[in-house]
Amino acid sequence: MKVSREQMAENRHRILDVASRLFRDKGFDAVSVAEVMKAAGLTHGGFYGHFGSKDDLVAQTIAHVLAADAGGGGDLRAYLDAYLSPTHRDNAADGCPTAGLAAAIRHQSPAARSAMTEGLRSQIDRISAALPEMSPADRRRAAIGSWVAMVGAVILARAIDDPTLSDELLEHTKAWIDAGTRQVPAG
Amino acid sequence: MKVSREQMAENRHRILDVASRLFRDKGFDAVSVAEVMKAAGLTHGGFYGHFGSKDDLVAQTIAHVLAADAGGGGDLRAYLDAYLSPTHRDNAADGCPTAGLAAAIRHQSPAARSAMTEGLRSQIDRISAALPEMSPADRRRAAIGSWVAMVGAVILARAIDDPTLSDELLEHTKAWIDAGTRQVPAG
DNA sequence: TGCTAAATATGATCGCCATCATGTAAATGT
DNA sequence: ACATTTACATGATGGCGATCATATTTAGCA
Repeated sequence: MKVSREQMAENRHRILDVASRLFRDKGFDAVSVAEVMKAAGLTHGGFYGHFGSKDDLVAQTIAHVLAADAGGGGDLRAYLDAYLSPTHRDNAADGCPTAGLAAAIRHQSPAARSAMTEGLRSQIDRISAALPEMSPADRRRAAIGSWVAMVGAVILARAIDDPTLSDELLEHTKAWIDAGTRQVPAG
Repeated sequence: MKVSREQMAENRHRILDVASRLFRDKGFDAVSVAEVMKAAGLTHGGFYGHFGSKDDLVAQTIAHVLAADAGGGGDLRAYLDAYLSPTHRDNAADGCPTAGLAAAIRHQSPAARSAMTEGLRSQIDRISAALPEMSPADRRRAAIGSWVAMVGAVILARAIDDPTLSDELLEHTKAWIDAGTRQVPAG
């Protein structure tokens, strides 16, 4: 049954939304096209009306979710607290797409890598803009250093089975970034 | 054909070695049991004489490679240089297993997670021991902050398609860690 | 020097999944 | 209203991969 143009756009949007959650939760490979469609309230048949392939879905999902996710823009301290929290660690499905998907993008299509590249670029800019007063060079260094540490901490905190060590990873990374972004030690 | 006890041990070791390279290079899901066996110079049939399942292989591979990989023990500055280098970024197959596999371990068996936990614990200890003079608390914070930043930087540097930005990630992360491990700013 | 057990090889099996083929009904334009 | 297009459903198909079954050869032991 054909649906309205508007309905179709909604469907497409919903597919991307549920795909982004499923991918973050279980990884690209562990999620089937049929599973995505079902989660979107459709059947697998209509999939290729929306996307050319699963690779295409992956690439478009990255672009979709990175465009939506605009964290770090406002209060950096609050962002840090939320990002390096057990709650974020334990809820990958609706957590940061970079922490959830970045490592897997190495094995995805060029389009997916390209989408991630743009997402990373703007994220660094956002963090940079939220940083306290310092020279542009120091600002960029601090933005990159903070961001890679945040992403690395959440990835590692999710990879291990010891809650104490995992919590410690988050806490100490936060303290480390706090110290590093307060002022930059004279080289 | 049966082989000697010694030959079998060698085979097993070789399977773990090639598996660790293949997994780091292509990811757990993209490598088949048959591919691992073939790379080890065997056929797929003998696999279940060595391992109970592919999950078991994954878990034992993690333990194997993390036990072998003892980086960061000596000169921290040299380790940083090598770790945050384009060469390391571009050679995941024989690069750091944590950077290559940590994110995927979230979706693996409890045994795999456990192996990664032990590997991380000892890596933090090694880095901590290699750090310059500071209080134990500062030392641990710096070790964790540095390590999560190193891992995060390599993961992100590998995820994007812009060589300039990728290089910048590595360089700035190195500078950031250098600054942060020189001395700790008074909170 | 045989016997037996074990390590691999070869050859199924079985299920899952991406993708394709075809049907159906409703939206859209005239 | 009607014709036509099209979004989605249902139902293949084909391949790949984990795992199992069986054969074969030889190490290890009596």
